[in-house]
Amino acid sequence: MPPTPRWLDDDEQRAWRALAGVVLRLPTALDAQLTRDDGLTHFSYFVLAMLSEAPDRTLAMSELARLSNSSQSRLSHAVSRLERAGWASRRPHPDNGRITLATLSDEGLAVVRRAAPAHAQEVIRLVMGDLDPDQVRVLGQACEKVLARLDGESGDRAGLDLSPGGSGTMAACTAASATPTTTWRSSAGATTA
Amino acid sequence: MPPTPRWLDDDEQRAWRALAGVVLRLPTALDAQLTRDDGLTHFSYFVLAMLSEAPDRTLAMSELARLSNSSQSRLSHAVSRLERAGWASRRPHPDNGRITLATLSDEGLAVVRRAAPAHAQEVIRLVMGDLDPDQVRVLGQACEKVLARLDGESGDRAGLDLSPGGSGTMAACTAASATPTTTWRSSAGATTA
DNA sequence: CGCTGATGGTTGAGACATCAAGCGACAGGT
DNA sequence: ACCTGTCGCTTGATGTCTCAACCATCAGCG
Repeated sequence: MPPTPRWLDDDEQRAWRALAGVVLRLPTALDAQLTRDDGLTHFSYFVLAMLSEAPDRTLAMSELARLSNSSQSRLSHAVSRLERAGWASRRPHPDNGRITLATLSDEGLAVVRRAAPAHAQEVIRLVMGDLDPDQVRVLGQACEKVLARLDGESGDRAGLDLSPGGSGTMAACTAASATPTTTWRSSAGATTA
Repeated sequence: MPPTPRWLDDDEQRAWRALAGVVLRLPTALDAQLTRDDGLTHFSYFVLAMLSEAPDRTLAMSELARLSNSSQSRLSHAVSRLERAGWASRRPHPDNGRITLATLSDEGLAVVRRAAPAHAQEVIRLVMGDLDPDQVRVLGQACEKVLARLDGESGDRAGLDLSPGGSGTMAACTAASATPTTTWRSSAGATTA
């Protein structure tokens, strides 16, 4: 398997060691604040946020899986839980029987809106807080490159194209509203307007 | 809770979106290769690697938890599995009854040595592959800053001081051997020399 | 039509992580 | 000596993720 069995150089060592630590510990830290304050997982928050941004607060399951960096299986289980909580619902697509549409309920929207500010604060506090602007930009670029590699893996999940344009806002975030639900500021649903 | 309820700016949005994706998807990708080729989790690999570097291939459980970015509970379960597999063993510290020492067995050492090269290749392929040296360095620095913040969280686990010195090798990696087990190149145990 | 294969989605079993509770060992004070 | 608190560690219950199997739907084709 190893085509060129080389090892990591010193800088790569340090970077990998640190990144591995972040990957291992950041999810727990994020979950902690969200579960404590709002009874949400970081992942479930992400799912709700994606739905809240979608037109009619509705997305096909496969599209939602792509957006939330999840396998279809994981998403299916998660949405089952959201349904049980009354925060989302599922129904078959009217024109295509094998597609399932997931919709965020009013209660779900309320939950994600309520959770959003504290979560954003937590991201700033834990991640962005100490970074200067250059580091933020490079961190983003580096992670995008890693994601591109991960997309090549295929597997259960499909790829999410990040920031096709250049600098500014991203695809799913266009309308402007007073109550963002994604941490990176955006808007909620179209039905309310 | 939100002291200054600000949101993320555009660069922070992009960076966070990408980092969240990495944090969500990289563990699965790493586990995939390791389980397929060697029947290991990324986490269990990490634990074995830490033990393989320690003097006498032995560490106190709490120290091992620190090094492997884990809670004590998670580690305890994991080491139970390692014990069942015959890759590690536990015994009380002779001088201090509440400390448990974990030791890597010869079989465990063999396993981690066998797994190391392919895992390192995978890290290069998925993470470091597309990054230029500057990006690698900044990525490392940024992640170290995040880890510093996460250390402040206390919780179940304690902090791991990263690279106290300046550039080169890190604390736990001193001796030089032909078969590194950590991805970032290092050595294995002291008993063999 | 009726195959065949691919696609979107769900399900159940097993593995793993988390959380809270518990236990023995130590340390400090009285 | 005892009582109390803390530390290091383990345990069991509960929840979530993964993996493989499965089902239904659709598209292409003879």
